[in-house]
Amino acid sequence: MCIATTMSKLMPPTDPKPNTRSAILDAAETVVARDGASRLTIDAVVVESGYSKGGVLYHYPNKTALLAAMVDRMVEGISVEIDGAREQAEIRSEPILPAIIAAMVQHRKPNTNVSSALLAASAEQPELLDSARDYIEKIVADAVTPAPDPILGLIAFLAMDGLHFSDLLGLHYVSDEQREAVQSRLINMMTEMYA
Amino acid sequence: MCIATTMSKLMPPTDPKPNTRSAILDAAETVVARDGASRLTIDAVVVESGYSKGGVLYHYPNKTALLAAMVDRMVEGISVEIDGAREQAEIRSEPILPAIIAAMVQHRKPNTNVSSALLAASAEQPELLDSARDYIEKIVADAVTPAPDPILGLIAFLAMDGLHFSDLLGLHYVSDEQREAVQSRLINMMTEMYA
DNA sequence: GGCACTGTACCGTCTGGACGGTATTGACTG
DNA sequence: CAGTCAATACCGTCCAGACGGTACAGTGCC
Repeated sequence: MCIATTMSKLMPPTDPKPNTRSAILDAAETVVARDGASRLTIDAVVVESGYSKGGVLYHYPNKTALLAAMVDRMVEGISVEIDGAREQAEIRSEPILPAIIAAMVQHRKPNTNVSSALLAASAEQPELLDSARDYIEKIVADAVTPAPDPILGLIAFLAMDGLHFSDLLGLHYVSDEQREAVQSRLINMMTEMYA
Repeated sequence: MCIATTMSKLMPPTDPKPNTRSAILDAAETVVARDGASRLTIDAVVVESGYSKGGVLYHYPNKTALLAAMVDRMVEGISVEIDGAREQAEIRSEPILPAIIAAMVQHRKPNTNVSSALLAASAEQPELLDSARDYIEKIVADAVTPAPDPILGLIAFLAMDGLHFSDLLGLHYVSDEQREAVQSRLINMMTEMYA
């Protein structure tokens, strides 16, 4: 089913030195963010990461595997954050949506260009985004649909995505202060929705 | 010969047969939407459009020119719609933001994959998006900032973008009914803002 | 000895784009 | 009004280089 998951299980080194593997993914993200998705070549990753071509291809035997791993890591990173927030909210029997939006805000700070993976995958092999889509669908179904005002919840998600993509494409027409304001406003909106 | 005549002869064919030029752009958009931005090759456009390679390169002497034309057409199409809505609103001394959001909704219907241009340009030459960014910045500055509740206006814009991009990347986690609901809700929100 | 690489050499395909054609039209000239 | 010429709008081929990927011999380290 999901290529990425299958691969990450078939791949040899998941435990011993994840440093190299994630360093390679970091390099790939950097290339995409800096030069554009179509400049994401294996050779570019080799140069950016400082490893040799043999080394890179040792960990990711082909470009598809690399892209899949990028998407995988992105989805995993976000899902850890969001699922954590959701559990916390459930334990404290607090509303879920504000917690999720807050988690999304929190996650973006240290992972600015993680979602270069989205661009790279959509450029080269849109099918690789299946796992990402599945995850978002699940979140929307689980958290947004049962909310008091599902459409407003969806709007909050969409606005977060909009923030995200305007960054991603480098057309950042939103200043830092505006972003902060938008984010806290969205969290407020979600909180008030449950009042 | 007067300068004007000479120029109109030297000018690239903007008037005589725009059909071919826009047909080529259509083909390019189709390729991006169907196969991904990195499959946007001149040859792919040749096949999709039905013209020959020489013919395509006659109208767009290199790939950058093609990409630039795609972005140009996109920005122009949207700006016609939005500026029109803005003028209408001003004439009738109605609020601007609801009109703009409505225009964005309206514009997307027939131009589903126009913004493939965004993906294509960001993949190959992110600088080409400068003109798009400038236009959005202008809109935000002119319409959103002076509104009674700028942040809410921004949220509406961002949500529209989110809708847009989730389509663009093929991760449409929003159903058609949901989209309709979101859109009319956003227009409502903008209308109420001025109340 | 095996894991995690490095380094090099190589191959087939794809891609951008240069280039040289061709058919048609219309304007100017003698 | 025939002849010349230039411009427009294409067509189709060719080539250098980029790219993905293979293969494999070697190295340092646990």
